[in-house]
Amino acid sequence: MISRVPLRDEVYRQILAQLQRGVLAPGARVRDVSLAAQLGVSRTPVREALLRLAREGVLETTLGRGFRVRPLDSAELREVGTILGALEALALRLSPPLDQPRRERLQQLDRRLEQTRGDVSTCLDLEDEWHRVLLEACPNRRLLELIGSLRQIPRRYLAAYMQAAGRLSLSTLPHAKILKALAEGGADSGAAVFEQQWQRGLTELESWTGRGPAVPA
Amino acid sequence: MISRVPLRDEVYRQILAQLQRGVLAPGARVRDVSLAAQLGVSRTPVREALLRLAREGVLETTLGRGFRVRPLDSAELREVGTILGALEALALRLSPPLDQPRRERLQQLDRRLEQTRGDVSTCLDLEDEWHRVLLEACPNRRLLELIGSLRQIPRRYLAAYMQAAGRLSLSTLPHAKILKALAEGGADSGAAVFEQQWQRGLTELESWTGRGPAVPA
DNA sequence: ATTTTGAGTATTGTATACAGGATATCACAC
DNA sequence: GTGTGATATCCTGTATACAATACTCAAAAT
Repeated sequence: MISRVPLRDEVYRQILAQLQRGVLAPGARVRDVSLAAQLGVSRTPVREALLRLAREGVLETTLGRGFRVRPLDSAELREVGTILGALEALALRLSPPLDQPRRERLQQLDRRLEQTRGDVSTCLDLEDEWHRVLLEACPNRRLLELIGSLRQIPRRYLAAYMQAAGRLSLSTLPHAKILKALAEGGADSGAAVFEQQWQRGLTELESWTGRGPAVPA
Repeated sequence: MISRVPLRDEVYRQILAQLQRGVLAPGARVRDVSLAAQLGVSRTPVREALLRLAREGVLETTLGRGFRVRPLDSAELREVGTILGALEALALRLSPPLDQPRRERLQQLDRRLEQTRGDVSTCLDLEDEWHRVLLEACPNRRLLELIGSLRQIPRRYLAAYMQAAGRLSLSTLPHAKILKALAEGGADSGAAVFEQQWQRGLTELESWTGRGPAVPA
């Protein structure tokens, strides 16, 4: 099966990777022409990718002033985090019970997460993967897609937090709590704990950023 | 204050209006060049608007084959409806108590809804507006935005349902139930009833479409 | 010294051009 | 009549071009 993919999608992935690696820092201006040159394509697919990222909330755009990486703003994090907490809890409630193979994959991911030190990007990839595996059996594809696109937002905040606060790894404790609740209380109980862990995480990040923008302009 | 708006946004609104009026029927192919001619702009902003609609799920796109209006598929309706039920319930829980002026605006909308007969588009506009007013006090702007973009999906199904099944108006009974629960039981109770009404509505539409695609290809 | 202003440059938003692939048409074979 | 293949047209995806707006920075004015 040969796969062809629109250039705009490939460009989207590349830009997203740069954002996640921090090459494009919050607040930085994003010029389509330089990205196009760097990626060796024309401005058109680049702009299509940028418009998509803007709609997803990672970039912001002002008419005539192009794109910039949206500055971190703890209010935004709380807004998106609240939404994600509800949606991921919903996905969990809609999922069939966690079977043994998937449980083992989750535990395997947690082990790798515990061994990773100092590599922010890898940590976040593992964290994303953990969530993906936990929810992948949910039959509501549309919901999973929505969750996937929203998760980009907290990811940026976590990255900034880990780098700035010198945290070298992510705790796997929330994961364990969720799995425990799932095993003992079923989907509803797991979903409740899931949402609760989201709130806890939000509070932790907010206590770090304090009030106002996490990264001053 | 003179307001300038990107062409792509204006084009987006125009195309959406055509979709809502049924000028662009489900399954129909959408050619950017003819839309561009019709609107008197170039293909570029039209394509930007179409890509956005595709990401929002109203259109679908295959590489090299352009855009088409996504055929109605009752599975999609259930997926999006479940998400919207959860999100609108969440928005309600996050909102301050409904004050009297807003309650009156809602009742006013319901009266207009009851008087409207046979004009599907007006009915749906009023229904959208009712939801918007109910939730507008929710402080989570991001959530409201997401709800707004998702609501386009069920709107298409409602339109098809009303036209095909010869329903001339929408019932305001669900609205009344929600307001009653809100008044008597507070936000949580209202949210629960909200979600329940969503499920009821989904079931009603599904019993009409039966299994499988609502509109055969 | 600070603010204003204006020419020049850079960059955006939109329009147009181009190339390759997809669809349609029609002739011909079976 | 149905199926197959060549060819011609159309359309999409991408690249490039253009015009208008926003930024830069230095010189003038307050």
